[in-house]
Amino acid sequence: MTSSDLTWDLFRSFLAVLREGSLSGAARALGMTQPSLGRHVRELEASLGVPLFSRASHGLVPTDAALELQPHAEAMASAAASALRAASGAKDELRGVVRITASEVNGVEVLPPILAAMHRRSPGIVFELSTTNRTENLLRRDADIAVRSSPPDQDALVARKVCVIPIGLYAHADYLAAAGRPKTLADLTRHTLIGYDEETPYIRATRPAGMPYQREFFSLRTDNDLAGLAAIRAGFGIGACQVPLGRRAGLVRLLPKSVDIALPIWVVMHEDQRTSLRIRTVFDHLVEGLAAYGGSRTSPKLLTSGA
Amino acid sequence: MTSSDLTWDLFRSFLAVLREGSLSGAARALGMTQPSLGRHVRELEASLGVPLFSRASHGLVPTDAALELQPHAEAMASAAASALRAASGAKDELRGVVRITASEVNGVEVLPPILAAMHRRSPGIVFELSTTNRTENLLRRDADIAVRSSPPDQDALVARKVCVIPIGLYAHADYLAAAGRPKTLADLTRHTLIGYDEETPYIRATRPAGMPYQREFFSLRTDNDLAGLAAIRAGFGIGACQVPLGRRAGLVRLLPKSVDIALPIWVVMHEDQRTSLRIRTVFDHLVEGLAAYGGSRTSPKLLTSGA
DNA sequence: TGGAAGTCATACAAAAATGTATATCACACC
DNA sequence: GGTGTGATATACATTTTTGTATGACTTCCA
Repeated sequence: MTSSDLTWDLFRSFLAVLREGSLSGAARALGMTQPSLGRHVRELEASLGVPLFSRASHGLVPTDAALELQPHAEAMASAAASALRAASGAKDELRGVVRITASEVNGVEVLPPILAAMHRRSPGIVFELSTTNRTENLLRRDADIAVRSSPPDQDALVARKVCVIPIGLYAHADYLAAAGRPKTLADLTRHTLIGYDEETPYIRATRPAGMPYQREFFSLRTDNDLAGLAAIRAGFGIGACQVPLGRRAGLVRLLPKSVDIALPIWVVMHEDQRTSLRIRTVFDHLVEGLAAYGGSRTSPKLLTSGA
Repeated sequence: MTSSDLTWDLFRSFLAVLREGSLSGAARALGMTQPSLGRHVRELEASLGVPLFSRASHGLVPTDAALELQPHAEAMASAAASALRAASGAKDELRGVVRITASEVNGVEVLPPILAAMHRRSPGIVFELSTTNRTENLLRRDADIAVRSSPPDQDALVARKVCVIPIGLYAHADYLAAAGRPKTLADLTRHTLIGYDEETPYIRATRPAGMPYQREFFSLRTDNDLAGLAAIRAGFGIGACQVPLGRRAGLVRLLPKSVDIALPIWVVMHEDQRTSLRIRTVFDHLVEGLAAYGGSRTSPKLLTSGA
């Protein structure tokens, strides 16, 4: 029933060696010594009957078998980290670590005030904020809660669509004073545009009718939304950003009737975490805070009311 | 970056104690001794700062904190088991363990001949077949490949809809000789019916128009499809089963034009496993075998052709 | 009520894992 | 071309972990 008599620590050492590329590096990362790591790797290889690394003088080069093993070891590591977070808070207390993942814009521009308010109310909660634009794997427990713009499509996840953030075209008043103000979508061709670098399916799906602009039209192409926003603020040209952000930054909205994109916001958590008071609380705070930010009129569905 | 200096084995011991309910039992399961397990638990409690069990003379009773920790430890265990399977086959060889999960009917009636053919072709592959009607968690790597009747809804999974198995009403010839043969759906009210016990969303969705029969009409109610099939074979009455199975069992199909339900079959695997030759091979064999079983006319999409 | 069988906890010896020190080798750089 | 840096592998002492043996306790059942 239980897995073989393999020690789980062998996988831990294996993963460290794989990540660091050398026994010495792994030893440093784990606070152990190089001979121990060497023995662990050898023992794992003997147990599995598969060579995992080819020894080189400048480090250990993983074999194909090692690379095949890697995702499983990573899954173990994520679960272990998740367990530590789970244990960081006593069951009935509002304290402990909660790891949140969100896109860069949301992590930098939207979440901080919400987290600040939450922390004032519950100072025992420690936040880990991982900002990345690729969808992080709640599957593997790399985070406790995710703020996403796509529905999760997962049986084992609890998700709430909290709001739909409108996206609008914005520019700085200085830019408009110098370059004039576009009256129609067609006018945009005569303007300096800020846009994406690589076209994603989402962009393809939400490009508004009558706005065929591809990346060739952009004078500044970036997939870093923060850089794009900063460029708008700096008066570089015209670009798209979340309406609340544009408003907050004192930017001028352009063609509000022609450009009407919406970015749904989902808050997602693992079903397992439902029983954790602190994670449920953060989940609910996020739902409320984001709903308020997005200007939702309907009262958000919370976990606490649902259960 | 790395998780704290916690030994992963502590979680392994913790999980064993949780599953077995006592230090002694966990020691037996892990091939270790009771004092060692006791020390591990104490060490984990000290490291986490949370009591995990209340000691009783008849065993250890988990605290709420322990129950909250459990799913994460289970995730670690599944990942470890999955790693072992991954390592059981050399990368470029057709050998090693593949764990398949399927529903009971499919696991008992449909898969065995397919697996047998596969094993004749690739005798190095060892199969683990887990039959359960609840959806097993590929998320947590409880299995390598799943045969399901619902689309997976998972970003991290690779899925193929291989066929749509028709479901029909069947009865044994002996039963029909004694009770007569229904000519219309309405006739069914005068017959002995075999049906489900609990109504699932799938049943609600696929109930054919003009067939309002609820469980009250059934003389034998079971959610065990195998038992239902056996009852039909035994001449108990009229029930639904997969058309290929009914045909293979020599049963008589009833009202084929009025009853036209279809059960889609999906084969699903983890994206990570894509690089594993043996899993990809089993995946493709399953796709082919099930497509042939379901009588699909279009050639199935295989991984090997796709990649 | 008494005994059998199960549990956890503790003391001590044995085994196993770890760390220290050192030798050897490859690579980059002056 | 020599030298410094950083890598792995090995020998040996030390520390840590594990196992054994035993005691105290509870539960169950005759």
